[in-house]
Amino acid sequence: MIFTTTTEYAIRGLAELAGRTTDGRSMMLDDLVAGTTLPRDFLAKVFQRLVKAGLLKSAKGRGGGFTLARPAHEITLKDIVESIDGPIHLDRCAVGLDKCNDHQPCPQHDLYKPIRQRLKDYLATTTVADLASSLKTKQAWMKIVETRQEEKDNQMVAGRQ
Amino acid sequence: MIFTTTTEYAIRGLAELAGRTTDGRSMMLDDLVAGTTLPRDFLAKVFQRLVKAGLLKSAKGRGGGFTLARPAHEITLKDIVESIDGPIHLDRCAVGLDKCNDHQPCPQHDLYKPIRQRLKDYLATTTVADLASSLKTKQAWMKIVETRQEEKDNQMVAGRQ
DNA sequence: CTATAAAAGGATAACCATGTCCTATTGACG
DNA sequence: CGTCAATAGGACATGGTTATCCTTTTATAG
Repeated sequence: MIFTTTTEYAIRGLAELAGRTTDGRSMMLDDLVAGTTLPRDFLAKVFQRLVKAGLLKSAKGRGGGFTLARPAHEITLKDIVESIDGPIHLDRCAVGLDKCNDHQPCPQHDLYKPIRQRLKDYLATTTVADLASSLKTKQAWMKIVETRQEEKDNQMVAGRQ
Repeated sequence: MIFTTTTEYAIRGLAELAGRTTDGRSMMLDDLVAGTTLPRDFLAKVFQRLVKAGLLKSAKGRGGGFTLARPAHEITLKDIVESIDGPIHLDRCAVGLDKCNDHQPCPQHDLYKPIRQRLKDYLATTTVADLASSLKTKQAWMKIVETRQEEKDNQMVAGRQ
């Protein structure tokens, strides 16, 4: 995996938030994690960080919750990763050779460069809106698979009788 | 960075070993780390793992040391990474959506696929022989830089007199 | 004003990666 | 056979990540 567990929670949490709310409506943590495998208390800490980083807004008290601080299509994976892990350090030599960078490259460094560039592009262009959309597609897909499985199960039972 | 510190040490250690020995000669740890920033004791543990994984052979006692278990061009980055971290789990959804793989993809999964494929190719095709070669190129390059810097320094001193 | 409901934040525990040191084992050499 | 020199392996320290729980703060509703 390319993300830490914490970053992954941040990504999934934001994707859920974007996918389940419309036009800047807020959502409580308890509702957000319902039906997911996201750990409520830990995600609370992660969301605190995202609030401080300016990706989320929060409201305390009755009727409170979290809202995206910007439109979903204006929050990139890069924004999320950097909010959690700090500046992305993909520029180091892939192989860990000392003092390798674009000014003092080694052959491995240059070989890895196109991969690194692609990854950077992916992080910079993929937004929370994309993730929410992917999440919905995925959920629809899973539903179809489940239904098919149930049909199969029913046939099995019917066949036995 | 895409590798853990431990994996990076493994990679650098093997690259040093390959670069400093010829035709299957063995080398002691103390010699291998001399002139590098590799941590001797920790690398010893890492090499133990590489021995068990079958990438290295070791010999105890007087005249002992480590040898590559196979020719350097037959040990890939993938071999090293998997020896340390276990099977590579690049196949998971980049964004951590549950149950995502090639059979149950989500849009993000497919978007990430070409990047993942490139990375896999890089890991599978880059060998310890390549790394050793890169290391030598890099060292030669550093030497030139140092020499130029010394020349500059000398001129500075001369200019002041 | 009070009760309630939400996030914020502090304390702490468990775990893993990293790092260090000491002893055990093994093999070569005299 | 005994000594020495190398890796193997055990024990332990440290620090960061992940996780959980409890208290505090803040806002709303009645």
